[in-house]
Amino acid sequence: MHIGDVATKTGCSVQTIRFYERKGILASPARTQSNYRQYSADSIKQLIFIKQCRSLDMSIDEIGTLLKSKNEPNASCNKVNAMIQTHIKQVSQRIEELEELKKSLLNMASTCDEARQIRNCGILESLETNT
Amino acid sequence: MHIGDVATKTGCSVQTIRFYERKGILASPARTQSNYRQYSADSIKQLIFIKQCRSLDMSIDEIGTLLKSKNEPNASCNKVNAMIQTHIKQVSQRIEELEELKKSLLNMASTCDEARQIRNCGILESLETNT
DNA sequence: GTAAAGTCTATACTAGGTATAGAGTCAAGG
DNA sequence: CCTTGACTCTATACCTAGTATAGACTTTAC
Repeated sequence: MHIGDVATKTGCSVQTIRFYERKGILASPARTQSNYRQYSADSIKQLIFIKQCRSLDMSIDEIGTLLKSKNEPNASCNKVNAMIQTHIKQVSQRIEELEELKKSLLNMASTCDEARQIRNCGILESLETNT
Repeated sequence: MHIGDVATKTGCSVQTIRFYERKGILASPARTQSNYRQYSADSIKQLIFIKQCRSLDMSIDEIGTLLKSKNEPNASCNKVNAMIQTHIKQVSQRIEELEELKKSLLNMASTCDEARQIRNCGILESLETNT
């Protein structure tokens, strides 16, 4: 299977696949005589794993850590669980930050209606002042 | 006032101040004979404006647009208002995305308790499968 | 046989900074 | 007078997670 087929099957772009390989989270596949990458069905599985992780907003490094864990099947999986818990906390915190941000933005938006001139714009005025 | 004083007063780092100047959103200050940047009180105001905007997650480009608007005090401020509205929508959307993400993460976390081995880890299992 | 499509590597770019290296400047103390 | 330390200057590299080229090579289809 060539890289283009893998791209089609996984929904990753060709460049992204090469990028993951360079980053060390996708195993380097065999090469044909003409130096084309030749992928197996297992490569597809690996990429889907990576895609799943990325869709959960894990970093490349975190994915690398997960993959290392997978190579120690007898070890406890509490590091994996801890990573996910940390992740959940980070996401929750980011949500809270954005809620605060949204409040500030709404508050600021309410200081101005569309009929004013720049010189009297409530939004620009509130941006002048320090918190 | 030298750049270090401005950094202290505004809470921006020295590099960040130079960065904003290079990006064109902070006016280039006068220079001393020895080529040191010499800032006025107005520079502080400008930086506070930028900081406020950044804390509201506006991009450098958006800040540049705002600053251009400020130079046309007689124009209508509806572009400014529209920008803020767009921004609010983007933030709201991002919050929703993160809520979804959090749901997925919690769901996945629930598939595994801390006592398992990697080979039986519910989290790793769910990461193997395509959505 | 040739043209189009695919692949290869290497490099540059994105945003918003951060972190150096190497050189020059300034004020204080001995 | 001179040195030391703190500050500043420019230029460049680095960060994340990709994306987008350029230029060369290979494969496939007609």
